[in-house]
Amino acid sequence: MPNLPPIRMSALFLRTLRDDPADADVASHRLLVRAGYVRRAAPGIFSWLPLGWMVLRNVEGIVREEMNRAGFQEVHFPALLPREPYEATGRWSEYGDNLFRLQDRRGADYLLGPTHEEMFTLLVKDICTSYKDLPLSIYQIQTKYRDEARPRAGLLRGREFVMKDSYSFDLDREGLQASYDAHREAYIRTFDRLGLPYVIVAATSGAMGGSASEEFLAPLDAGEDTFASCPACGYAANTEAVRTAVPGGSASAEAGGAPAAHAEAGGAPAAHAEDTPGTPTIQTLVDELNARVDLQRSDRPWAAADTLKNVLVMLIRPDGTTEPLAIGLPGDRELDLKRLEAQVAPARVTAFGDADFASRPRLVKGYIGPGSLGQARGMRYLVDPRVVDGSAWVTGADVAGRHVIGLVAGRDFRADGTIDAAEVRDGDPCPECGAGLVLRRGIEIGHIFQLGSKYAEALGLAVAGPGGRPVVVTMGSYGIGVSRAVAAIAESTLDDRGLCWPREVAPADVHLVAAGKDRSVAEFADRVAADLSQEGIRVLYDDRSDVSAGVKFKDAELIGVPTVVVVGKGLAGGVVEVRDRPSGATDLVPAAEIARHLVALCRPGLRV
RNA sequence: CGGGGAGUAGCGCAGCGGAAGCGCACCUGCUUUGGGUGCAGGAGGUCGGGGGUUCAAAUCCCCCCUCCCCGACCA
Repeated sequence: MPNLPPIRMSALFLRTLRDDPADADVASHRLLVRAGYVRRAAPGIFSWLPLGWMVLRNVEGIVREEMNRAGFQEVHFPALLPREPYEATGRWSEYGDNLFRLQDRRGADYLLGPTHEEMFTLLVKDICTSYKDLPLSIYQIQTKYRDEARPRAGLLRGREFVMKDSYSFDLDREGLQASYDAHREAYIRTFDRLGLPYVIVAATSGAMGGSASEEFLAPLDAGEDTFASCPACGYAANTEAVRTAVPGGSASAEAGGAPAAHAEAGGAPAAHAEDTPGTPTIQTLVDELNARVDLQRSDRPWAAADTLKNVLVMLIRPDGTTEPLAIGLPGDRELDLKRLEAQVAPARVTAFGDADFASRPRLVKGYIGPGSLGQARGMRYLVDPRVVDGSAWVTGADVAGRHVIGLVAGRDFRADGTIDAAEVRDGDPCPECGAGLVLRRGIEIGHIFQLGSKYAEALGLAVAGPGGRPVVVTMGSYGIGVSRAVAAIAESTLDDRGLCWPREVAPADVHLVAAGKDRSVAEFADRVAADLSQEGIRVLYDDRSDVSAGVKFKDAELIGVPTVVVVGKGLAGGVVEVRDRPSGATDLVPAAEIARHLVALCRPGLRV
């Protein structure tokens, strides 16, 4: 049995804080600093103290074990990388300001790796020449660098962070699917072991490129992602990837929101333009419609959802060129910029500026209608999927102070296509089953991508196929935010007294407190510490002689080791207290049996 | 990128033209010893950085950096 020396708090490089740090808003950040796990070194960059480093290494260890178990092989790349491979795939420019760039003494460009698709692809190209070398999955656990616009929430979004990234290499789509599934399984095992709650949601691939992708989100309010899930059928997707339920034959499919009463094309009256002075916004338009006796609907008042709002944006492609884009959506919906960016990636989106309007006099701000939009008029026009053929709308007449009423999609105008970029709202219909979606926040702890051949093609990765002819390799990439997982675990387990680690990731199995000045207490606690060490139990031993029992109890709760053992006033009666940190429940255990008792309690979490 | 708030001892904060302070933490001594003991003494500061105004700047002005919150399109 390995002998793990106890960590003696009298000598531990640690200082706990009584007050919350003022700059920490998120609970996990607050407590990780207060309990002496991490300290901020620079914006979004953290130093790890002994306790924090132990937790990080434990999480790493679990991730590594599960990757190895799945048959993936560990490698290690530099963080400091040359420019060329990233130039070849276009990401030197695509990554924009998020890339940390630097130069060597000769002026050659380097970068600090934000992720390593290029390097892995090139290494495999170097080593693998035949289809017999595939399939292959390799991974690393490594420090990544991204110059985030706004680092926040401590470890949750840093500029330097630890990530496990894997890459799979296969001959064909079926192979990729198998590798993808293997990673999915390995991730499920990993997050189960880490004690993290998670939801697997459909995701967009963003700047990474590729097709299918899913995210593992820990459903916690501190997260930055919003996802929708369906309580009826289990559909779950990041809001960026939620498919809009298309209004179909049944009116009930629209239960979630928009009025279903759009006219059917057949009997709809002809569209007519009306003067609607002073109605540049949806609200003023709806008010005007309802105020006008001659325009009133027979069935119900006009609603924002009856109007078609046309929003203009400017796309900026990675090469710097721009393209104006018009998006038509129901007036009660806002355009979700994140969803839009996910749809148009790798292009970025900026607002349509005054100069852009000035150069297109045909566009009347506040009264833009389909009549001035569309590919034929020099501006691509995409509409929300709710704008189905046959639906009638009130929309701009391209003249100041005028709107068209009863404009029917498919009959009176035609868009260049549809786009899923409107905001998703709680209660919107599920695209699979129509039930109301539930929106929640989540922390992205893992992300798996089917990349396809994007990187292999850009970097020339092909192997000889069974017939001798070269076959371009198809790839997947898979990430786990290791340092982020530390924060997510903290976030999901903490309580009002402090941190509360699951045993496998905790810095110790047992937090042993010697409470009281009596020499017998210290002697007995020393022996318990030694006995447990002998058994391979990890012990954090509060042997401080100059600290009161109350301080030790508070520190133990703050630090969050799962089992707290108190050797103190009970010792005279032959008992020691064993407290469960999460529940606070206390057992009195005969002193003579304490070591055996604790070994039995901790064995499941025992690790070399 | 925009708006708001903030940056003073390790942490939390006060001071806002005229000697840099308080609480916690730290050091010394005593006290206390099961829920952040009490008393006394002590150490610790380029007042975020730079520039300016002034006899005098933590304090007023300008620029920059950093942190927190909200926002980012709303036609």
